[in-house]
Amino acid sequence: MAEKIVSSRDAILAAARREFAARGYAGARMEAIARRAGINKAMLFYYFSSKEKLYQTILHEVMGEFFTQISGLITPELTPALFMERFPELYIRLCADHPDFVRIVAFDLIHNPDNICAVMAGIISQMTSFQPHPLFELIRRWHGKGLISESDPLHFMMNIVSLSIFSFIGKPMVEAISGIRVASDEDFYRKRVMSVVNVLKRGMLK
Amino acid sequence: MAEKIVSSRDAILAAARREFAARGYAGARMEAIARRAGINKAMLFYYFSSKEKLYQTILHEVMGEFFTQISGLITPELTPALFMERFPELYIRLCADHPDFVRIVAFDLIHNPDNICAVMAGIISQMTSFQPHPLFELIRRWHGKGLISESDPLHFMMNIVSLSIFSFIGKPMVEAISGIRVASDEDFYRKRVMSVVNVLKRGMLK
DNA sequence: TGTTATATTAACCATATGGTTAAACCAATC
DNA sequence: GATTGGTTTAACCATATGGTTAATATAACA
Repeated sequence: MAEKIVSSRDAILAAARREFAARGYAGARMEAIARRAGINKAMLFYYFSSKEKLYQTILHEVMGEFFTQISGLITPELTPALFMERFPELYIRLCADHPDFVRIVAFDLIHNPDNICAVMAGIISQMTSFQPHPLFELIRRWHGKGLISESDPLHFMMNIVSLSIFSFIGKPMVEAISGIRVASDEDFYRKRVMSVVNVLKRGMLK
Repeated sequence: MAEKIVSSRDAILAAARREFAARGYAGARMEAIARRAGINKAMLFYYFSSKEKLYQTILHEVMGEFFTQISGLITPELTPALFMERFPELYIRLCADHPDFVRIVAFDLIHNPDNICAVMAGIISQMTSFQPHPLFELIRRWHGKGLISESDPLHFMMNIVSLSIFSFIGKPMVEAISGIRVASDEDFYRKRVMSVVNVLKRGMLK
């Protein structure tokens, strides 16, 4: 088993990500993380000096991964139609493949927005391809050219992100309300992407 | 101050709602709730026998309020256009007016979906006007008549709920990414409703 | 006024939890 | 083989926390 050669540090990070995702920051137990990682609890404090530090490390890791992926979408020749196709596709796939990420980010977004927004801003400022200005300038230009109906780039973006991210969080809720259970997750996400892209293009493309 | 005559029980419920919303279940402290309510900690256990019980009581209260409001929308003569106007309007207003509700529900949705979904199902089954079937049957009929483009009622509903609820959770995130800060919340939510209704009607109405 | 049922509190308790320490282990290097 | 520097652990520690208890206050009522 070549997999067993992972460093303790990496084992801790993986275990911590799962634990924080499953129970939230306050609910996560350092001992549980250690157990999951198969090492002594003191190791957590050896590599990361505190629970808070460990959490922030993971938050950075998680957010970095997300933004790196998404920044790949943004090129000068991007059209609104392409953006509305590719963003939901990438985002929904990303969330489905990394459920831990979503849970961690969503929790902080709800209970500690200041911190996570600062982290986001920090990561964004380090990436040349995804500065705040380029994307939102681009959206403004699209509207200027009469390509999209929504004039406010903030609301334009919120519509896209809403439909993409909530596919994940809201699934159990709408299932419970409707009484409809999806057969396979794979199928559900494929259909979700189609529905979202459809609404977005019909709804905001001129 | 006539307000001071609130019963201890009610004071506890109000304080607990705020505390659970602010810190999540695991992060909430019984002593903090007691302090906020201005009473002795033992009172919490006198009226509600445990933290878990107190939490479940609040969850029911919160969800009941939500579903009662929303069920008011659903009448036999409801048209898809009206639904797409009124649902976001009501939902976004409800979330803006009761931020605690959203935080509590969202947290459980992420970390403990089974429990909250059971609660939802329980509440729904007690309400004649908002049974699982009526609404979703109605949506199916709308599509049968060629009034809406989305054939799957689950995705139809998810699109509407996504856009409505995420207006609230995602606001700080999109603000951080865009660098755009909204002037007044009141203004933001008004604009948000308009944008959401617009996308929905253009995107899903035939 | 005495009795009773409900409300309320200060003082406790057992346990869980984040964090520390000092000693041991182990691989590499001299 | 001794030294050194990073790694790992068992045993601790102080404190926070959910929950309990026994005694007291209060209001209703007979």
